[in-house]
Amino acid sequence: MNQSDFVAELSWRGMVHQTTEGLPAHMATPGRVAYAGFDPTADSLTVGNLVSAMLLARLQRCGHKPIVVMGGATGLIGDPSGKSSERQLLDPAQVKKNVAGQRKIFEKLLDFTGPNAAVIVDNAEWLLKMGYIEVLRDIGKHFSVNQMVTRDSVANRLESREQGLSYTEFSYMILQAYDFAHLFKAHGCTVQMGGSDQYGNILSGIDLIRRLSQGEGFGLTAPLLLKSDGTKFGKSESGNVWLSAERTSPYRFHQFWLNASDEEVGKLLRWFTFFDRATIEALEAAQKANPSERAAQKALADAATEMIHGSAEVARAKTAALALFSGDIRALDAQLLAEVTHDLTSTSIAASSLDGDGVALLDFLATTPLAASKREARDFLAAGAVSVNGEKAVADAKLTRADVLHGAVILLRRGKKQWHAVRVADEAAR
RNA sequence: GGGCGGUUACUCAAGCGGUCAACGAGGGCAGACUGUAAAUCUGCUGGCUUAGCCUUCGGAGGUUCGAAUCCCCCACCGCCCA
Repeated sequence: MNQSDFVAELSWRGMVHQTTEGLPAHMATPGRVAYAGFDPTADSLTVGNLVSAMLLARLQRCGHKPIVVMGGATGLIGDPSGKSSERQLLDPAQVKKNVAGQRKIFEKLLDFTGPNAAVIVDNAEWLLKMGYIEVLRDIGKHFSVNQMVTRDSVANRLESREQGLSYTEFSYMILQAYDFAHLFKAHGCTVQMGGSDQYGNILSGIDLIRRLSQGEGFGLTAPLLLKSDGTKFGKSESGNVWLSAERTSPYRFHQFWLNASDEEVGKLLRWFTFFDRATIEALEAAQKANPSERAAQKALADAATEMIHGSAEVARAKTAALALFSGDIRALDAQLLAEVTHDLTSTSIAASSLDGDGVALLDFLATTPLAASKREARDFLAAGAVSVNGEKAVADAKLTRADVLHGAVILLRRGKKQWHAVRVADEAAR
């Protein structure tokens, strides 16, 4: 990749929403330092955060130096941008733990060695040391309240009678601006990147750099990532899609990308893979020519999963999917069965209860997450929504020893994608 | 402080003494069709031992054979006047 084409690279990928003036020329010189901020509100990141993370990763591949700023201090407060209600304040110990968890993910995306080694810093390092009077005197005087209240994020909250805006949140933009100014001085960082909702905060930072250091800062924002139906990206049926295996298994992660719609798969390939333009366009053409093959979705799912979880997990995810969706479950060997069921929710059942007539599926379903109540279980069974080991179950079905696979487990499914493992407890252990 | 209006299931929102487990819309779930999709169509969406029963309509009392619906008190929200 040519070292000078960072902005051009992002442009064809559709990842540029706005840039400040002069940014393309500024980035033409290799070795620039840029940062993006992340809130330590959880011990992991979601695919929503992946947008900013990918900006940093691409930056580094273009010969620049990325800085990850963890909002260890600002996370204690919460950014009002794009939020309609006051944020819960985080406990400092929790923030510390979250910062550590997120660091592990960045280590997969960025190179922390070499001349452009990525750096992770926590704004608690400099913000917590500052005294209140010092902030007011040295930083606050550079901000005009008149200007601050005209910002959309603030104005919306001021108009909303129900929510209001606390002084704490109001001050957030000052702190973020100071982050940029601090990084400019301490790390020679001249560029801040983020989502489009961060543009205002970025401009404040550039302004502060000019006032405090008579220096020049730049900014770049990526478009907000929305699904084609306008809903928020990064949620699946089972909630948020996380980037750590503990929170979202590699199998589910792989499935998330595989289920991308035809309309958005091209965009997702551009944003979240390192494929070049020709490769992506070829995938899109293949997708269009033969939609049911889902070549583009498969390439996307494999590439994204490999990036976050490694190629071994890609193989496992694909094997599991093949077995669950098209394979004969009874034909799986014990090893593969164990892998497939590893991620699923599970319920234990005593082996003895499966003797003779066994246990009524209707009653049992209500004890699993597949059905919230017995009445719901009845509905599902009547609709033919439940299958046992891949075979559709009848309403008065019983679970017996004949259903147990490899002496260990029975696989239940509700609807198309809700799986549940019934683990048969070993009699001898009792 | 005074006057008025409101508080209904995940959300919005009807109901204004029995026919109300509560119209409708959205969302969610399931089925058919499909590509583990979209669109469309159908069903379900308080619980159960399901032709029935039980618990729900801001909270606590009361009137009544019977209340989400009427009365009283309390809490919260909104609008108007001071």
